Amino acid sequence: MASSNTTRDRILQASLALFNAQGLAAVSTHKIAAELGISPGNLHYHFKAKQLIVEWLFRRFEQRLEVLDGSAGSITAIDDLWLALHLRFEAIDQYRFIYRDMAFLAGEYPALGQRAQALTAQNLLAAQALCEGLVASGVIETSAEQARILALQMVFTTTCWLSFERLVPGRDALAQADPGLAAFYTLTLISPYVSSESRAYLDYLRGKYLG
Amino acid sequence: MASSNTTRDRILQASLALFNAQGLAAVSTHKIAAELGISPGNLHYHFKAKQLIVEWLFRRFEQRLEVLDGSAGSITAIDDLWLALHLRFEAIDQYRFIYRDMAFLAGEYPALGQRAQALTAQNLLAAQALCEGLVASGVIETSAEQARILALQMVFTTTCWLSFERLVPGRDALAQADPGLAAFYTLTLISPYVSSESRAYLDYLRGKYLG
DNA sequence: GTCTATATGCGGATAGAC
DNA sequence: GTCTATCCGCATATAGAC
Repeated sequence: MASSNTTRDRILQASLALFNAQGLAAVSTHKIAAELGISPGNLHYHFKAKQLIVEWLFRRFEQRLEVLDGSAGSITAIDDLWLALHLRFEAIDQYRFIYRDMAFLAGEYPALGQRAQALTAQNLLAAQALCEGLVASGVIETSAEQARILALQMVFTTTCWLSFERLVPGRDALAQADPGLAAFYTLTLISPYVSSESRAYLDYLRGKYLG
Repeated sequence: MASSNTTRDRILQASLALFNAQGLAAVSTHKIAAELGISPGNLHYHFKAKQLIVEWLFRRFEQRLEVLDGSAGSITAIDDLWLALHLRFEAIDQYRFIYRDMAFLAGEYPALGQRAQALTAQNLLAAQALCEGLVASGVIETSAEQARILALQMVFTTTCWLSFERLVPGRDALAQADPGLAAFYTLTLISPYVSSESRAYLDYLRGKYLG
């Protein structure tokens, strides 16, 4: 599976945890090595540069999202959508340093900035297909133009919500995110357009997360 | 006025421009001094630490937003709202490094991270008052609960939109943002709830920004 | 594969002359 | 107020022994 217990893979795991906890900029290669109890020289044997560690983690993140984008076409009901959003927020949360530290990341590693743009483009296409599917299956009722705007808003929300949450007082910045709550907030975007037959599940969620 | 031509103020102006263009992390005090054609020692005479520069810029940003929050109560029509959003996006764009590099900023200067949370709390209160006012003046029709969610979505959008825009391919990352477009996207949040009397202005904007 | 030791450079910050 | 010169610490990256 993904996590063999090689030193190389332990480095990736520890780096991800530290990047998420302390920020990409604040975590040096020394810190990663110290966290694992290995020497900086040993770490350098496995990854010649910090950039390579970030690139591997970024690649894994891309693959996670690409899989989720691929299944966007098969969503034809609100509960399917809620589950899909939930899974997406979980993935983004596991690699939360990527979007949270995006400005720093793109500045330090321009190639990754480019790939982040490409990934967003792909997310947008998947979201548009998703919204068109929701219209086609009668879950929501909107114009084609409005559906495109909805897709953009959904990508915006999934991309930035977890970073914004840290700015809202009352949520501890260090506490882990609640993907369910995030998914609910994303669903409120389509709420005004949901057809009467599909409204029951939305009301159920509203009771769960606003109660 | 705000910008006397003292060296101290020129440092603040150049720092803001460089932070916006290259990112808070990538701009050293040496770079700022070089940009101005002064020595690092001279810069240190005016600001004993980089943190102090950032704090001054942050304070100016706070004041800009606080003024805008203060006038939120007097908004009772869609075109007022559009103007207010426009002004807010302009302010955020002028200090765009703050939200864009927020994760880095909060990590390096925890005190500013706290103040950013407090600022967000204030923005939320203002947005809630705004939405309540829109309901009271008949511009939108929603439940009180829905109005609170709308306020949260509006603060989320104004805070994060300009950072997200850089991820959307087709917009050059270096090109300056379009506050009008951003304001229009924010208005689409309340679009489903706008009463029939107030819809004309929304349709006008839709033609302008989607055409 | 893993270690110790080190080279190199940069950024923040300071001291003291002018 | 402004400069030159410098110290200190950290981070990346490397060299070479085990």
